Amino acid sequence: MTISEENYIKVIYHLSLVSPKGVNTNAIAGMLDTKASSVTDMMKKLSDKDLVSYQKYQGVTLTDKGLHSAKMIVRKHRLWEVFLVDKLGFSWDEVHEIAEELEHIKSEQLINKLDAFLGFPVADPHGDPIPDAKGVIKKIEKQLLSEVEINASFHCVGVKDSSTDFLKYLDKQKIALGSVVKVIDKEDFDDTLTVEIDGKRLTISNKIANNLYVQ
Amino acid sequence: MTISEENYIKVIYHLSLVSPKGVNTNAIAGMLDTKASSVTDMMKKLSDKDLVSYQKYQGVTLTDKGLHSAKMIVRKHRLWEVFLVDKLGFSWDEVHEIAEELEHIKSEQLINKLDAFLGFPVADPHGDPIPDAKGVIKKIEKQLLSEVEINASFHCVGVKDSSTDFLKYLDKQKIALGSVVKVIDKEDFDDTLTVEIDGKRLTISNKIANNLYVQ
DNA sequence: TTTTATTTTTAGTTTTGTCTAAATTTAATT
DNA sequence: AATTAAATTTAGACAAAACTAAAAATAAAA
Repeated sequence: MTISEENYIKVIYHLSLVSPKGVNTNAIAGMLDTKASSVTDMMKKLSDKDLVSYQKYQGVTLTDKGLHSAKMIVRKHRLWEVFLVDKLGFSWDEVHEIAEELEHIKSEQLINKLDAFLGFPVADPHGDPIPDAKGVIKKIEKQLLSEVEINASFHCVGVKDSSTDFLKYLDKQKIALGSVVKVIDKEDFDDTLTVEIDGKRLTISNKIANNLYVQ
Repeated sequence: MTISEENYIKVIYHLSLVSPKGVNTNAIAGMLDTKASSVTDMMKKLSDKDLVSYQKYQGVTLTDKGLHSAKMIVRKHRLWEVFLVDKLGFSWDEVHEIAEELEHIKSEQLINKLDAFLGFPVADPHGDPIPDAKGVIKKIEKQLLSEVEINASFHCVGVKDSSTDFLKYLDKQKIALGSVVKVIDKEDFDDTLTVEIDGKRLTISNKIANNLYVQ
């Protein structure tokens, strides 16, 4: 598989999680910052390689083979992110771009040794689950902070939006994975939350609460 | 720089160490397993980018800019090799191929953090020197085992040939970097050596001795 | 149910890096 | 010095992955 093919497979995988019935050409083009016509060309190629099942105008889904490939790419991406944060001291908003390159390094032995070196982590620095060597993904139980009951305590376990802006906001507020969050109050008008994070009181917009996973 | 351009620059760098007056088109083609005509095409491109100075039929040399790029690629390659051996437990004959891919990962911050994580090593697992962040290469004093005087003791500090076959031979004989070698005797007829390595007596052909660096 | 709008595909180009085959230049030999 | 051999370059072509513009299919609206 070329790097380009791998990127397509990965994007189809992520879009499939939202629209499992079939992924649109335009959606893929949008994610890869390319044109719909280029996507069509690539779908033919991936279809020939039995990585996707594709029928003209009907959208595309991953075959078993394609799904497995996608999981292996995601596995690599997330393991490298753990490496970058845990071992090299990068912050969680800096690692995505570098992992986008590292995820295309071929050796399976490398990734399994890396996995062991990192202590077989189950989640990346953003709380997203890491597929194991067979592609099995351990589901992480989680709720959005915007949806939990008042007066209960939780742990931060992940982010939905992992954009730099959002991650930097969390850093500024000293919110990290593992932080203890207690919801004190919820404003009826705009769903603004008053929370206590690691003992510190804070006001949080609904948009924030809607992008933070807790358990 | 594309991966292909980087590979050309790297090869020209290595060949320059042997023929500093100018590197031949065919030599480059041989190293990259490509055709002379492809090399010519690429030389034009690299020349346009001021990475090599190239005159038709006259061979090619790296410019200052090209030399610096080459050293940064070599730096990355060798640092990743150290990582693979020291941290992930690969053996020294397994790492070259993987490092060939890793050397093309772009981030400068990544490589400098990796350097620090590894403790700023000065040599890779084969004893080859690692350029620092500025491109400075600390010269490692070394002699070929085939050229040292009899009855003196040395440490293994590197290999000249780093082919899998040779490295596996060394593994089998329990010769590693750091091993203490004492030359007991040299056969006049074919320069076969009798040596003591870490206390164990061993007979070594001239071809072996000619590919092992000691200090 | 037509008509209009949107999405998707086809057809034809472009760029990068490669190739083959032919032409040219340099080096080696007689 | 002339000829042969080797190395190098040019010319033209190809595959991968992208693009633009036009055509076709599907979905939405009147």
